[in-house]
Amino acid sequence: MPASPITASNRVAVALRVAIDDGTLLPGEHIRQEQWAERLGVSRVPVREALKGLASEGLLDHDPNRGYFVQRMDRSEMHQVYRLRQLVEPEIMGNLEPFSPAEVAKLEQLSAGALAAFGDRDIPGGFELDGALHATIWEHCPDRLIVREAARLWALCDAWRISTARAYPDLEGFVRILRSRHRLLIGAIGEHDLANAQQVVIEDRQAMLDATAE
Amino acid sequence: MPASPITASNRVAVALRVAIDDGTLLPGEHIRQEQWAERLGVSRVPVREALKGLASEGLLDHDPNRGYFVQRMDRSEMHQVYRLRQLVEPEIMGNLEPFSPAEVAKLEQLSAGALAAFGDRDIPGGFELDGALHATIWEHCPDRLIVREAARLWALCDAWRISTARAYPDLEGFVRILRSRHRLLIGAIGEHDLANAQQVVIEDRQAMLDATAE
DNA sequence: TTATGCAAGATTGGATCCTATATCACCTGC
DNA sequence: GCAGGTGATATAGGATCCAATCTTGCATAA
Repeated sequence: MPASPITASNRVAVALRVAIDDGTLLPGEHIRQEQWAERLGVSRVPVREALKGLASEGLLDHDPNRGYFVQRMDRSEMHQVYRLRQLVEPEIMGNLEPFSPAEVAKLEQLSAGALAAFGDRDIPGGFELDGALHATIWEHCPDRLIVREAARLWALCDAWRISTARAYPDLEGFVRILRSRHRLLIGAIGEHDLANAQQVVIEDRQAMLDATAE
Repeated sequence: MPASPITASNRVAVALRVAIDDGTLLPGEHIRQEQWAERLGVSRVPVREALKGLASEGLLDHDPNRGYFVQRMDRSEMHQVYRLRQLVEPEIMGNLEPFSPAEVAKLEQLSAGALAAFGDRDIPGGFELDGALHATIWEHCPDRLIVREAARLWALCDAWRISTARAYPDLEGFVRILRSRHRLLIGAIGEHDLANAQQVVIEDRQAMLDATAE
């Protein structure tokens, strides 16, 4: 298995993603190329390539001759993203290949990890594991192109989810709800009851649609 | 109105899009950076930026240290794109602001242009105007983020549509059908009958889903 | 005091150059 | 004859340098 070579541009893109998600880079903020090049020990060229890529994914805005800015998402735009997710993600859940018991155990492990992280008030860590849980589920969908699309939409929500979760007064309540949702989802998947799994996802997305409604 | 400055990288991206759509660049083909830089009179840097952007949109594949390749879409992948379009485009049609008579006339003009182009066997020109027709309709949708998404999915189909249309034995039949579909769509839009317009789009997408079914 | 103009500095976009990797032809040995 | 190694060439990735644009701060004038 020839490990796919990691380019500098790639590392920069990952670093920028993390910075956007955890709030190091705030919405609307101007991204200084020189500064990030220096911080990551590369020249500005791979930084610019990474910026171009993230901009094409909708995570950044590009203003020629002025630079790249972290995409600023208002309530209406988040709502639009969740409308798209409500359309796309059920499509995935309806076409999953069966999970082996070992794979289901893996899902439970990711869920437990996410809940534990949230319990420790590690919000980015919690969402990362929650994301990994869903990504693992999606790996069982043969429609790779649709999954890629869903992953892109998911990424557009990450920074927003983390920043709003940080403001939750009642993180325990959130964890309690998340635990029960994970249970339902993983349970349905374990029995390969796709209609049910789909229903769980639809309800979860609907909750976010309500939360982002005007 | 300060005309937004056009960067070299942008011009390269446009040129590559055209080349992919009209078949100058074929699916799977390796894109030589030096060659395109020379052809467009720029250095390789803006070419690489353009390639990175198109790759993020799914139009190209990137293999580190080997280069960028035109995305090769098999039947199943085209089917997935049309499944996504079937989800997203009706969402747009259901939320259009009313069209003025002048705007409807503009749609009719674009439709006539597209049909004329197809009649002249100018396939890329026909699809370009057909795309412009839909883009103009979409401009009346306030959900800009969803529209951007739809446009991206549309672009993924262009090359495939042109290459298959070139192989049509009966282009007149295609034009006849397209004319009647445009009539229905523009008629519904003129009366602001969104449910009907939505239905037309759903049927059109369904036809493509059937055409790309295994 | 506030608006305007201008110059200096900061920052991006693009060109050129260098390095690392991959590709390909050839050669050797089995 | 063919598998595998080896060196030359082509091509991509990255660094450095230059040019164009934008931003900022101050001076001037209404």
